[in-house]
Amino acid sequence: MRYHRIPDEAVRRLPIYLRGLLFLAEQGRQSVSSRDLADFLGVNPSQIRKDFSYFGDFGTPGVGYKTETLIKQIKKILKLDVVHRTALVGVGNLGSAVLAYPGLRIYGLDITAAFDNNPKKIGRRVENLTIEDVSHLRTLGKRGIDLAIIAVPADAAQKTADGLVKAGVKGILNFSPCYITVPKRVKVVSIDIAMDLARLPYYMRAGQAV
Amino acid sequence: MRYHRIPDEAVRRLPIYLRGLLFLAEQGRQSVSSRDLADFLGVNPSQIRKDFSYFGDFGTPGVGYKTETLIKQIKKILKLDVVHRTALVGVGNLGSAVLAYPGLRIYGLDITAAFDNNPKKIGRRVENLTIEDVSHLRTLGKRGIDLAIIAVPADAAQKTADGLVKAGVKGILNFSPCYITVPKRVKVVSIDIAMDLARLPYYMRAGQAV
DNA sequence: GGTAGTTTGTGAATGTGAACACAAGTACTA
DNA sequence: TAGTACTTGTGTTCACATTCACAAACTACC
Repeated sequence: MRYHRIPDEAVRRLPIYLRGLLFLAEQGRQSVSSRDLADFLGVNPSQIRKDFSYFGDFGTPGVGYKTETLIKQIKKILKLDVVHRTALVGVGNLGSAVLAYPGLRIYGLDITAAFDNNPKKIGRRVENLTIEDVSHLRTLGKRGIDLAIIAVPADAAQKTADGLVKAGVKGILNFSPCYITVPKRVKVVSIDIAMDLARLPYYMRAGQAV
Repeated sequence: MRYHRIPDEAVRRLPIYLRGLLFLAEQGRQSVSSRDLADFLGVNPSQIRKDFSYFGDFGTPGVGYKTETLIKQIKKILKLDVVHRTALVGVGNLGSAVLAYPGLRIYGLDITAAFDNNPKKIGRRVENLTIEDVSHLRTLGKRGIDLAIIAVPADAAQKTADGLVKAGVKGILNFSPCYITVPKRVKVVSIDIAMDLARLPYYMRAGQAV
């Protein structure tokens, strides 16, 4: 393994590899070759090998990768081997869906606080959490929560982000359909399902021609 | 405007530009320069100009782009100017959130059918729709529905996709955390929120060093 | 009409990522 | 030990995407 700058794209793909490996491990696979994983995920084998090689020499020529070991390695790289206490802001439809989503635990995300600004919701219990008033965001730091999910309407997103940053949050997953500004030290990943949906009709036309 | 193959990345960005333009239009902006939009979205102005140039000459040197006109042009390119009848399969937490999401209408997506396999849910009404049995998927073709959203558990995703393809659906938005296989003529866009969440801890570490 | 100040559209240069192809390493058999 | 069949890790090549930089086009104002 030589030194290489790690491409963003490689990091983006690691969770996908991890998802595939977890599935294959559950199927009882002791070892996986780059070819196996590539076929399963619909990607190129050499890309998988190269991506892994940025982080270390995990495989054995002639054999492949030990499934469990590789899973541990990737989790460690992605810092998913420690549980991250996470806050959810906005317990509407989307927020509730996120709360109920079983996939998060697998990736070390543990939602331990939920906030809303609707007085009717505050105090209610959902999924073993009591919904708190958004004005209590500043308590996050003391509670060891450094990650947050924003699931509030677009017009409240920036204000929410500001509050989270003040509370010492280091990473934000933004579900609101807007661009939010934060200090460089804070990492934001945005998801707007409409952005992906809006691409479909374009490709569908292309599909007809084939 | 010369002929150019249109890069995938440009298509991927168009909805983002559209979102920004819709916001600026609402603020009363009659015209926007590539610089304005770039600042608002946090991207590079020349990239915006180049992306637009693949589809036509929409701007006026010295002035910029007429907001409303540009919005119409992008909607037309993305085929969002006609309403797409869309089916939702799986009315769990995530499916319900999608149903309630106001953003879809803006992009020409109209959910006109909802399916589930849970007998307790079938027949119930949500957001002006009656939940139907998944075994009725084959009626989609007759009803002019060519787009579908999969929001079922991972183990049922492939079977659902197969049913949708048989029913003549041309585009699928897949929320299930797995890879699904479909004929080439059908376009699939997959969203797995865990994939994005799983990247955050990695970047957070990097952020600390800054 | 001329001049100053913008902003577009785009060729060229740069940067980044994906795919190929193969030497080197491993397992297994005989 | 030699030979066959695999599979990794990676240098190299190729393809794609982003950014730069500037001529041409437009506005506004005198």
